[in-house]
Amino acid sequence: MRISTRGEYGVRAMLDLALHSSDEPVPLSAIAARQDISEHYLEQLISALRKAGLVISFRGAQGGYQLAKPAEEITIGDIIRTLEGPIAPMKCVEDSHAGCTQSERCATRVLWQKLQASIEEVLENTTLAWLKDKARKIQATAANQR
Amino acid sequence: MRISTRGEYGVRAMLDLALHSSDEPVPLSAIAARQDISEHYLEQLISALRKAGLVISFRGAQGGYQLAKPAEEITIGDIIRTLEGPIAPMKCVEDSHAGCTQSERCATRVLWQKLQASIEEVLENTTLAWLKDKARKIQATAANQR
DNA sequence: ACCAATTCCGAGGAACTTGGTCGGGATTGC
DNA sequence: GCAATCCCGACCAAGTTCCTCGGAATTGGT
Repeated sequence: MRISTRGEYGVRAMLDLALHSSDEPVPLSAIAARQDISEHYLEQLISALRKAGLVISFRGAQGGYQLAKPAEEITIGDIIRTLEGPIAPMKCVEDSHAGCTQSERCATRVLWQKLQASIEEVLENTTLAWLKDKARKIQATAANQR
Repeated sequence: MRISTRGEYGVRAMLDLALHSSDEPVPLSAIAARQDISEHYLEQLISALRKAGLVISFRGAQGGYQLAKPAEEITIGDIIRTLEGPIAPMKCVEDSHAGCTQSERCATRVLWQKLQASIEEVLENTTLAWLKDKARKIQATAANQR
């Protein structure tokens, strides 16, 4: 019942992009250094995010990455689904896999569907903008305490 | 983001016990056959459930297993936690692991905590009795359609 | 007293997943 | 032309999952 580092690093990288965005693209090396993630590994992840249309890339010198859409329009669910596959706690609820033969199994399927709905509700309704705002606020209170 | 077969089989086995209980204990072989689960594998799982106080066992001939408590008092969360470990989508929210150094990471931590709360809400508020009832109802409607 | 049914226990192992590394090619600003 | 940077595919070590196997201990029925 864990989200792997793919999802974790992916969310961190996207938040990093949201926080450090300007007109100039952010090179992978900068994200990797700030987030303390292996550059080569992060490359694989961000490549998937690019193919999913969540970030855009600029090649060559002074190149890098930017969010493909405003942070308000990117949900955590988008990121997790891209990097971890379908959000489903069990194979049998992955898509509209119908048809249980046993009534007992159908009953447990209803349970897993409830669980899936609850997970999706959080992940689809939390945007990168919310996370960015949260990070800013935490940073502000930490600064006040100093 | 998947529940492994340990959790899946565990819930199925507990539901099986809830449905086929009487004064006589149910032998492992019967559960394994009905649920189509490897007997040796299921043995490991039910052993953990016993140690967690969710089932009781009777050794020797005519032995077997029974629920240790009424189905109303056993939650799916109890079963999953026993077989899969703490319900936490991320290490950093496993218990009261405090202290993020980076404000950005703290922000993602809040996210994972929201997710964890949502998952727990479902698993802790769903009892084996609910599942049993669901299975009975599904069975009834299936019988009507015949 | 014995036997069959059954739980209990620990070791082992194949297949898959995770979390990377490595090397090199393609593109582009300066 | 050169340095920075993205792009791509192959590879690999360690861990996890999902079991299997063999045997010891317990107990009801005969």
